[in-house]
Amino acid sequence: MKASSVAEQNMRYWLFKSEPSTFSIDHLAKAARQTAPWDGVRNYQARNFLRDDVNVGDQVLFYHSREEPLGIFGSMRIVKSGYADFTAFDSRSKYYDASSDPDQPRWFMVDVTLVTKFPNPVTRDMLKDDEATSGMLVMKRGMRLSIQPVTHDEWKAVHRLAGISE
DNA sequence: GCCAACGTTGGC
DNA sequence: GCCAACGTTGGC
Repeated sequence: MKASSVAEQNMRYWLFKSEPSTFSIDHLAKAARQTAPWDGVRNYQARNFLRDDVNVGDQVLFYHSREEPLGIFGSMRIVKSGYADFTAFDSRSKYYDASSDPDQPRWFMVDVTLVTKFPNPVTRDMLKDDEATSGMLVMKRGMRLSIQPVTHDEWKAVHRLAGISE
């Protein structure tokens, strides 16, 4: 079995949320090599995903929260798996956490690279109106988790709604 | 800007 | 170990 097909078998799909005023898909598009660390996650369930489950090659939907229009603006790929979130050690960072010990880091991040910025965002309203996406975790009431697993069917449906083939 | 839902903290 | 108080998230 070829290594590439092993990777594909194990590849997972995710949705990462961000407030665009803090970090938007355009910030990522303008970053060097269109690659950036996904930092500042300070929730244990999301941390566990980043530390234990998100792997190089995994595909990620980029979701803008809080500011209209809400929705998915494109996709990313993981290029570096979980490592210590250095912003936790920086007292000038808004993500500083004095209780995170560099020798035993509490918070983790991954590196992402831009794959596609959708020609038009797949808005929350579109996700709500489509049978294949209305049940996504991100659509559930009270769901605040910023790192969420996505099924392959949901991944495909989002790309169909975006009007692009994967 | 409001506020429901949620996660975390800390007194007991 | 419970749970009230608090701070944050994020849709509306």
